[in-house]
Amino acid sequence: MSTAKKKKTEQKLLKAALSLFVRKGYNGTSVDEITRTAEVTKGALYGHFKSKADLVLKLIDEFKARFVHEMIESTEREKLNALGKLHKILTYNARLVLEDQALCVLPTFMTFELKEHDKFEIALKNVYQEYKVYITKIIEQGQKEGDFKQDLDPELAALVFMSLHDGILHQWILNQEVVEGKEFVKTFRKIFFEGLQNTV
Amino acid sequence: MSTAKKKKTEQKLLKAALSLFVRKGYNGTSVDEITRTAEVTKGALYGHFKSKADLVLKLIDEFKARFVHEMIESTEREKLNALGKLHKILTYNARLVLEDQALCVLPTFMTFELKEHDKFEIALKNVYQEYKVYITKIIEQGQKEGDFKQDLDPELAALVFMSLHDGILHQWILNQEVVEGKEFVKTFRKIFFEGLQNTV
DNA sequence: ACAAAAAAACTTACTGTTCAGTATGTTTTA
DNA sequence: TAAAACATACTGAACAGTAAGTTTTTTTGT
Repeated sequence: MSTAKKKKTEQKLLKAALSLFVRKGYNGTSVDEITRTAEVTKGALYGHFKSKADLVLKLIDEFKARFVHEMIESTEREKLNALGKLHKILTYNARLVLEDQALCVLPTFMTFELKEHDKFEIALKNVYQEYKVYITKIIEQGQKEGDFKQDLDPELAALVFMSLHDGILHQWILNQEVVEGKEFVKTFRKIFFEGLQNTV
Repeated sequence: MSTAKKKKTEQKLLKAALSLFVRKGYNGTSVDEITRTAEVTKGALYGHFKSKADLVLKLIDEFKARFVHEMIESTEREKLNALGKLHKILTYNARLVLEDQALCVLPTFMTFELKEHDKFEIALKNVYQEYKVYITKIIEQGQKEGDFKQDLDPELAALVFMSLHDGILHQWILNQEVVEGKEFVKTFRKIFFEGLQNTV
């Protein structure tokens, strides 16, 4: 039986790895650095994880659990119309960004640095796929209910939604010191739902 | 005096470096790999560039010239209203993505892998800043002309525009094989300018 | 209840490899 | 024929992973 201490060591290692990966990249982070940050030694790391790459896969699992499964569950708990659901998702995500920024950034940085590693790519596409299917269903619902424009392909609209999401995170990382997060998100919502153009 | 051959070697090295950087990341790419791809030797590389990092800085210069300066110049050549300008920019960018996808992706991948390297970060922020100032002016113009919603902060709206842009690129990289680019961009435009919601 | 034995968690010290960069020599161009 | 462009062969440092030994925790026999 695993003790609480074991779990704690694992968590320390994952936390250290995540923080370093998103700051310095996967290849820019050494295993020694991870163990130093987590305040354990190399042997301990290789007792818990079978390789450096394994750390990333475990982190993706964590992302999936918190950012996809929990999000869907939380959104489906209440009976909302499609518009309400999308708003709920945006609020949920905004909270997670504040709570655990590093984890939020993980898939994006992985897309760019690790897209040639098959194992990572498969795990990552899997996560995005699940997310996309869910958003697509919501957009279809919104079209059926007459709230959303009918002449949009739901799947492509879902991709645009996700694009916005990724892009916002990206720009927010670059402009964190300068831009007020709340106002930024408000602007984003207005444009996404109502458009930039006047409707006179 | 530099010969045509020298320029050619430089271009071969930059092209090889770019292609490898965006596929395998900066730290995931070795100098030997770059020279092998460019079909020159190490001595040649270090004759043209003072370090591996120098390659990245030169690539950012190239990005800036083609993606910011040329884009602005091309957009300003015709007298367009704000809406026309934004459409022009999107068309211009779409073309560049097809022409030189690797270069388009460069700033995004840099944001995530190299954000702790001061030199890179400064060069990168500089590029985004110039882009942002330009888009902000267009949005202000659009508001003055009455085409765009008045209650949006022009700078934040510009950031949303750029976010969309980055996000679209990100999602397109992930879904290239599956998604039809033209339709994706069309959907994006419709949502960005007119919104997802019906205006009944 | 409590030691002795077994197992799990961890540390230390090391290995072979790969890396960015360089020093020196050779070829090509002007 | 001089100087610019390039090639070769090397260096010391950093790297992921491991083998062997030590400490801590859990299980077991009485």
